[in-house]
Amino acid sequence: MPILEKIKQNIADAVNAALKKKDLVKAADLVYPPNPMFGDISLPCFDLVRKLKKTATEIGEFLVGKIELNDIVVATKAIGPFLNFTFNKTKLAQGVIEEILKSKSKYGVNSIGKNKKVMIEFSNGNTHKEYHIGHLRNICYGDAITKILIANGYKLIPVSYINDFGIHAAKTLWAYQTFYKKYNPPARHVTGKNKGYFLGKIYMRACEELGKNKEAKAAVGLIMKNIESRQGVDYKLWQKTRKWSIDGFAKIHKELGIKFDKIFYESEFIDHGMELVGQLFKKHFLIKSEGAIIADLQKYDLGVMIILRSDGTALYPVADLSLAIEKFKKYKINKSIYIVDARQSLYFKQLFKILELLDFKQEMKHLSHEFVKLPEGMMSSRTGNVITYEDLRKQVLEKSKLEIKKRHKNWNKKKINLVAEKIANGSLKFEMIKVSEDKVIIFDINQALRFDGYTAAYLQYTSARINSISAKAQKQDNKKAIDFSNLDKSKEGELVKKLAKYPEIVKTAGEKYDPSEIAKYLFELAQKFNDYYHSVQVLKAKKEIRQARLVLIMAVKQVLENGLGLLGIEVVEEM
RNA sequence: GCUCUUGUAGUUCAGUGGAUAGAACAAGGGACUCCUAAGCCCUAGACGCAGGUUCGAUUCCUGCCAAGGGCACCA
Repeated sequence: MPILEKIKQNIADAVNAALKKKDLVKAADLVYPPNPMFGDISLPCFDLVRKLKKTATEIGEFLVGKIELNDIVVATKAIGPFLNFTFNKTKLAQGVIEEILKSKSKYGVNSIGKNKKVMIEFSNGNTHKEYHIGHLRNICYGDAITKILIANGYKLIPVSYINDFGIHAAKTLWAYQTFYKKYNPPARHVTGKNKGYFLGKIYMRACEELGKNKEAKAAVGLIMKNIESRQGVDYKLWQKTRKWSIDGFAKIHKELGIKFDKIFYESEFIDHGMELVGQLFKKHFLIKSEGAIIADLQKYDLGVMIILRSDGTALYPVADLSLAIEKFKKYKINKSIYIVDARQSLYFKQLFKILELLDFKQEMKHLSHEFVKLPEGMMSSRTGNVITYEDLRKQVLEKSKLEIKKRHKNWNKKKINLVAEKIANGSLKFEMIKVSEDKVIIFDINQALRFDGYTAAYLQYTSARINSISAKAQKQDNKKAIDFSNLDKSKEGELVKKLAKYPEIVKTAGEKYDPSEIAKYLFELAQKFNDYYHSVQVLKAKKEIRQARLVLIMAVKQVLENGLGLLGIEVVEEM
């Protein structure tokens, strides 16, 4: 149990003992005062008013002398309706720092989700289409949730579900054949290094052209039929280009360092899905209405879900139902999470209701996030108002290299590239994660290209600074027999308290599925550290003090590294 | 029309049924012969509107206003 959790439990026990009640006050009732002047932790007495028939202020005053203290909780003080407790900072510092330096990368992890198997689906891209910054938000959120849930003890199976079989593929193939035929096989100077990216550009062209060319619609329909028949030249071309997109996704995943245990494709589930729909229709679970096959969910207030078009062709739920069932049957999961943007909230309510009616009792969760907008308005393939992942990454990487070159004239290319990659990745991910999921991101490219303020680079820089100190110190110090009473500055106490809170942040982030909790925490920690850094010296302090400060800042570095790790961001040694 | 989400400083965002509503950027000012200035310190600036519940509401409820999403053959 993390030290702060133990302290809270002790305080709750002591308060209950003083009141001669059992479990009246819980560890979770304790809060952190807004100002350290008040104390280190606090019990608001409002909730006790009814049970004790006294005012909150009276309760505080009544309790203040009656709490049994110990070596860490050394004083109590009633301020109005709050009962405040003060810690022995030396003991706390020792407890927290030793815990961090001993647990290392394990500091902050817990086992809440022990023996629970969770499948999480995200980065559901479309082949033959552009991968834009909306997808980037999805994949960063999904990856962070995966890592946060693992830190909370769950067994995670991250998967991606690629839609390779929709009308969008036919549109792209039509434009490819109509305008880019001569580039078959495509030359590198046309496609760039990434043919999937090239297809994305073609898709945008297709949308543009189809807007003004009515006859083309029929041609696209024909191509779609040919793909569905799974034979002929169109199908062959579909197979070939599908691979380009899939390779493109793999490249993106690799660049971002994001791994999936399994990638599903719509084309692999559609046939089984059609069989399933046939069976369900025979059982009258699905019905015919206005020519289409639907699930009538009106009595659950969920309207109707259209499963097959009037012409008998499949809509999205067909493959999705089939896949959902495979997830439960084959992978034996306890919980199925879908990370998909908020526009599909109703869709998932309907899908889950159908699965529930089919007797699947496992927990199903749609983690919705809002979309990404540009200052000029919604991103749209049709109008070409899109920032693709590839374009953004290129810009961020360039800017990152530029900043490095400004500061480190003597670095070689390899080193610059290595560090620039980490800074660029951090920047992309942090921008997507630092905003709560129910807020639309109005994506400002200039903000993404900044490396100061509330950014990943600030956190990486903080870590690099600590690294720089410790690298210089290593030779001179052994870390045995640290005297923690040398950490007597108030800024040190604040830093230690912040470090102690990290395990509960990991817990809350997991419970709330909220990586921005981690981002915010790390930023506050880094701010406290940087303030401290400017107020004292580490290396030039007297030996005993230097040793104590050194272990403190090493603990800060460890927590920064752990927390950034949960967001999929790497620290850099030097920048 | 029904329904979901959002409305906090010039901008982009945090936050809480209670102790002084926090940051970042932008603006203005400052420190540095000191471990990385991608840093630090200081100043100025905000809870859409109206009711209700409460000892207490920016937070909960209702209504209104504003922005955006979803609602039968898109994914």
